[in-house]
Amino acid sequence: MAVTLKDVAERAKVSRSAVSRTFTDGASVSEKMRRKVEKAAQELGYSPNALASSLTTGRTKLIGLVSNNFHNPIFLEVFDRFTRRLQDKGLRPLLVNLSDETDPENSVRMLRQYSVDGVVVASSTLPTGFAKAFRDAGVPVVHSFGRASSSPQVHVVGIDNVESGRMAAQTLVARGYIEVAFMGGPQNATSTQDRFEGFCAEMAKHPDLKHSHSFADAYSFEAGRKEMLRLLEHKPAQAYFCGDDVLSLGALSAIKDRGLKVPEDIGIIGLNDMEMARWESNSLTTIHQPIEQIVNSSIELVVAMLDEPDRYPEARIFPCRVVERSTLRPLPSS
Amino acid sequence: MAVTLKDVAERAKVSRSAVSRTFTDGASVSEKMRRKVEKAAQELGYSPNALASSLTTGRTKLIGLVSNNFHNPIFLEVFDRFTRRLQDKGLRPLLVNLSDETDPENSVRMLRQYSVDGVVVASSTLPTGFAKAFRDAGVPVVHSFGRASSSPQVHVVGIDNVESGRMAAQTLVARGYIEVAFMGGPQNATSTQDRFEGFCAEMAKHPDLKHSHSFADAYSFEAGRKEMLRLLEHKPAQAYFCGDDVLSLGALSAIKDRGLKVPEDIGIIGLNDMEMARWESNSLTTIHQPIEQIVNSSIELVVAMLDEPDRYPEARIFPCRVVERSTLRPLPSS
DNA sequence: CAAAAATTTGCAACCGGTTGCAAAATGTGC
DNA sequence: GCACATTTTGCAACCGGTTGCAAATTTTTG
Repeated sequence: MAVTLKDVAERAKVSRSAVSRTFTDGASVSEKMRRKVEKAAQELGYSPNALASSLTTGRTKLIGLVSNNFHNPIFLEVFDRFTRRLQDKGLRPLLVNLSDETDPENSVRMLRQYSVDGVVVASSTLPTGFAKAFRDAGVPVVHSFGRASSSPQVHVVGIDNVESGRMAAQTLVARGYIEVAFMGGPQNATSTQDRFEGFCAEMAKHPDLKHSHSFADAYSFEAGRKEMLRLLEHKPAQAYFCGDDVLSLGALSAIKDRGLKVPEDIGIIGLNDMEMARWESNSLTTIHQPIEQIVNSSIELVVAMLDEPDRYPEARIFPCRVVERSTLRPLPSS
Repeated sequence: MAVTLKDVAERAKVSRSAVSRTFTDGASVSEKMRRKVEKAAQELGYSPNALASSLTTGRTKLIGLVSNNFHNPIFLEVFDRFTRRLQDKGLRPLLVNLSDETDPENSVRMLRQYSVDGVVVASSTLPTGFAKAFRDAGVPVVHSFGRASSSPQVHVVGIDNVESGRMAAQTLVARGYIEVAFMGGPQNATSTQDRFEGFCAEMAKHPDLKHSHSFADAYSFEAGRKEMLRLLEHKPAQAYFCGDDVLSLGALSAIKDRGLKVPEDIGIIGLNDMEMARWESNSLTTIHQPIEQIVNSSIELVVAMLDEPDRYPEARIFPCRVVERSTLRPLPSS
């Protein structure tokens, strides 16, 4: 069925090497030869088999894209960015869905079988050790949206979650809220832990203010709604820092159902700044996470590792910023 | 770096074929041999190179997943389902993002270079001819969410969009709306055209009722909002069938901004029944599209084509159903 | 227990490419 | 035009596996 190198060589009456060389840039081929080969290739509709060549070159241009966040809308943006950027660089994403049951060991094995050149683990909820399994298997790996660390074991690209928790607290304090709260995502996610830590650290500077905390079961609308409904049964705080935007939307839904007004009765600040936060019906005040930079930088890093496999693990941390919308009361004009 | 067949063969002191056979099911190997080989493989940490073997077997177990819908949240659900299901069948999704600029020819070539076993084109907005390019290149292809046709050129799995348009119209009529309208997605999408056709066909049966139509620029929140804001400047209809759920949410946002009530002042029915439609803050009445069946059936079909490449093109159409929520007035109790 | 049948094993060629090396072709200087 | 340097080309081995075939081994049968 498929046209091979050999077919082209025969038709052009040249050696197989000659054909191979015309399709390899940087190889030594005369103009005359190149034209002859290209003509034959054209006529036969030949295009080289990337996998066969990977066998000798050791490069497949396949990048494993591993994630477990197939229910958080922000990840559609993440996948969009990753796939586009990889394509631009001539790389192909091999997608791995790690949702619930799937065994990590398994994906490592599988991605090795397909000899991916590198792996990007895109998740804020996977344990830090997960990406390490790839590194241990000798596969270049970058953990995107992973935990910032001053001595990372693998390359990490993302935000400083501690800092973002601090930023959220500062934002609430600056707006004059007296009783604030942290409503986190799943408690075992490092992102939740770090945001909580930062939040507490900042609040510790304001002993006169009250703060409390609780956790939702997942980074999801339903979980956020459920948790906020629970909170509203007792005396709620004046403002909440929710674990992420989708949790915030769930919380908002609960608040409005109870007939309360945002931001008058309760304030909300989220994290991520996903497209939906911008929708006029939500208009969520949130902390912007620079997805584009994170994605681009992750890819840059994994590409760099191809040439330099033992590159010293590095943490690339991008700053966040507060995006003012309509779910927090304005700054006192003072 | 990597452990190869040869290494295992040497360590186990057997031929390379023997090793190959222990890792190929259905091959003739004695228990004794298998144990010897497996022991050596274990010790060396060997796992076979899937791409090398694809060279001789002609199967890569790679499936191209091609889409251009990286901004519609429903597609996160679609990707989730596709990746899980493919993984369950031992197949790997190679994701291709066709957003805007990317040239279709290009992706065909690329997917051929990676010798994918088959391709799933998941999109309701791509032209019918797109998937054909794969078929013409001899690659098994299924167009998911494609246009239903009684004489399809490639395998199509999806819903009957004409019928769903009809169903929407019926639903509106049954609820006693006198002036109804179709607010479609992009006019060049086949799904839009077909839904419109069905809508009109049904309305033609009710010459006493008024109906009108218009189109949004994209299947997106912003486009739906913009179009509805425009419609609200003149006298709007009593109820709208919006092209899909995300358009509906945009429309709802516009309606509420204008201080109108849903469903009292204006009714909305969407299409897709994405997770977000279920969110209490939206509670969108919509037509459920059976994503799970469509995905599973698409994969089933593409797998079937592996063994039977010239299988006669088939259209698999799944029925939709209306999901009652809160954006249409109730049925008259009559 | 020997002969026939069935099973297991290894050899060697092949899948579709790449690449080091030496031979052939082309270009340069005098 | 000749000797030498440079570029282009083909040969053949290799990448990591699979597989048809025949030889070797084991099992069955009389």
